[in-house]
Amino acid sequence: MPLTQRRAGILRLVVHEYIETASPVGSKAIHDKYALPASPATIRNEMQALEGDGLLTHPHTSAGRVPSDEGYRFFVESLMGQVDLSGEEKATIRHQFFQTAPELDEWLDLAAVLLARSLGLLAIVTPPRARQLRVRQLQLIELQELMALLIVVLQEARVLKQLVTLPEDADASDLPRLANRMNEYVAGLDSAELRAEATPNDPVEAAVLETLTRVLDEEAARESDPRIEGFSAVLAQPEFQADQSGALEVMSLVDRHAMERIIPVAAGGSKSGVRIVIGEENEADELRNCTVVFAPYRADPQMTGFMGVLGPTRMPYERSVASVGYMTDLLQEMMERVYGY
Amino acid sequence: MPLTQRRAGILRLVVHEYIETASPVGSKAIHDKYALPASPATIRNEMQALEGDGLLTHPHTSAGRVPSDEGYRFFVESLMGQVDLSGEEKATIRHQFFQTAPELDEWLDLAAVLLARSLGLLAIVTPPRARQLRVRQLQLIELQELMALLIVVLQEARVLKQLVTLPEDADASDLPRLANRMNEYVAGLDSAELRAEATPNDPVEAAVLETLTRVLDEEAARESDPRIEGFSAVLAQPEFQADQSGALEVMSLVDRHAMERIIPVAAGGSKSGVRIVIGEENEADELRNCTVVFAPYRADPQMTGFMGVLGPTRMPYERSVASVGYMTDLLQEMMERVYGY
DNA sequence: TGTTAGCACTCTCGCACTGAGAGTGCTAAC
DNA sequence: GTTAGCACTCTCAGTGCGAGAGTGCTAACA
Repeated sequence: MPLTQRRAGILRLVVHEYIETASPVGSKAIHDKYALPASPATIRNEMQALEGDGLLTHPHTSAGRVPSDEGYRFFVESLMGQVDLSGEEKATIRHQFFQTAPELDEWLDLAAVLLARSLGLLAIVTPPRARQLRVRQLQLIELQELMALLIVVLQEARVLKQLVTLPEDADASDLPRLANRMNEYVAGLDSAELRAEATPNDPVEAAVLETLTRVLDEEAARESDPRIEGFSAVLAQPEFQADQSGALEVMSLVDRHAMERIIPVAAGGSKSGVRIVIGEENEADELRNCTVVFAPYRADPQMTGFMGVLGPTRMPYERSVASVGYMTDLLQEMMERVYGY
Repeated sequence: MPLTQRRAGILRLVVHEYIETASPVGSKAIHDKYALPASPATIRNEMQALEGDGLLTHPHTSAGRVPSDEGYRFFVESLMGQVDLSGEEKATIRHQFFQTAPELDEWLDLAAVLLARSLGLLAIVTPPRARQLRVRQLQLIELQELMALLIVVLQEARVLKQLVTLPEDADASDLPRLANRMNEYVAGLDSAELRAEATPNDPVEAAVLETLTRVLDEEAARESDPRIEGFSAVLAQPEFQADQSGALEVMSLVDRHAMERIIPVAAGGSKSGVRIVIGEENEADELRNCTVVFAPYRADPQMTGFMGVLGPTRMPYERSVASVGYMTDLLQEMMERVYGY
């Protein structure tokens, strides 16, 4: 059954109050603080009903109420205002992005730091991953005898490098010409196409080609290396202060870089928009008392990365959603602007 | 005055025992466990003397003894055996290094992970920094109209990239030729020399040169981006479980990437070998209960990086020194082998 | 019928108290 | 110089208690 308006209003107040104070909220507290047109007793009755619906819980008989996972869920679905960052906040963030070197790596770091600092939560930013890495251009540089550095520029302007060991009879002075020759056919191809279509003329070219395809595959398969910020901030949250072993479980999950268990990419991973996973909804049991707010961002249609924040279920939902949302939009905009996707 | 042999032996046992059990060690415990040829009462007398020398302390009257900072210092200076990793351990570590792609970045990650896992401490690895970045070769790639990607290969085979905005009248098809022309004079120069000696022929070259010198300077000045592993392991240490706010201070110090306050590079920063900073000896007051064991490693005479571990003063000194020492040696060897420094 | 006041009841939290246990420090004998 | 004995000190875990907060119920009220 749908909640009456008053009941929903009380739920919202409880959520707000609990997020703010971190301690169970009682009927009197709400009545006094928000000057409701109803006595504590009435509020109590409503709370009891909300508890019956499973939206609130009782830590023990004579404590105030605390939102349950379902309560938070209802809050974010139906009660939460569509909050936006203030113009000033947005401007500050933009400004910082424009001050860094125009590099994806820098932006990812910055995004993680800003999210963590402004929300006091753990921030996670995973770099975008392309399914298909396509070569734009390559370059060969002699390092020492029989060893060259292969530099591969990808379509997305990312740069890979890898050492190539050359065959015994290689002529190092020929490397620039070889690079030119190869550039005539490698552009726009991915590793599978390179393997299928390229027919090397000599052993050196074969060695380079072999390294090239391998480095593309390795990069595509590489465990993406997430930015993580705000360890200490999230540890300072009262729930983690109280429940040390729980905090440890969470930290160790993050520390192991087990991102796939934290950010449920699979569940509708390509839909855009901010998503919220609350408490027990999390795949990882360690996160049973945590909420993850995250959103994908797209570098181009082929490449998706994620950014999000992790904290106790009692987290500032509105600000988190606003921040993560704005940050993904901004990052996408920056990438479009500079790389012209 | 120098300690008698028996007294020193007792100090060593106390340190060992305390490192192992994490609780104050009493005279009886030592006597029983190590079957000393002296009664508990005698050991008590010796301990009292050690306390008089400031090498042990008492948390309170009727508890066992705990080594003081000075006690640990004496231990590492005079009592600690010259421990080495076992052949097997070394082989395992080597093996893992040879399995990764031959890339400095990969090695740094791996070193941090291995240190953290094997010691259960927080591991910090800072990348090597060169005072002078010298260009080996550069490359220009057209990204879109009036925007090119400048790729700079440094002497150490590191690769930098930066976007260049070209002047209005630039002809993109001329970029490869420009790169060739510039490569004839840029090789081996650092940013200062480039500024002094280069005389650009046209606006495009001037723009590229300006970007080139800037990117070199920025990279040289860049806050080096340390690898940090083992947050959760160190939090699980009993001292950090007990003293939450202290743990938080430490974590937040590390989280802020305040490496210069953790690894006292200045204090004899270019001497090689493993160094140990115990408790109050630390520059940062937050680390008053922590010990840092670290060592520099050198990529070439110009470039030094650091790696180390951080934990409670009650840490496994012998294994830490052995691991950090071996890891720096190995990393240097790997770099020599592949980059031929 | 919904709202409110009143009141007994429950549960936590902080505090003081206590007894057991561990370990010391001192003294006197070896 | 070493050791046994013993009183003493301090922590730690457990217990009991009172205060306080907040509930749930009942009965009166609009």
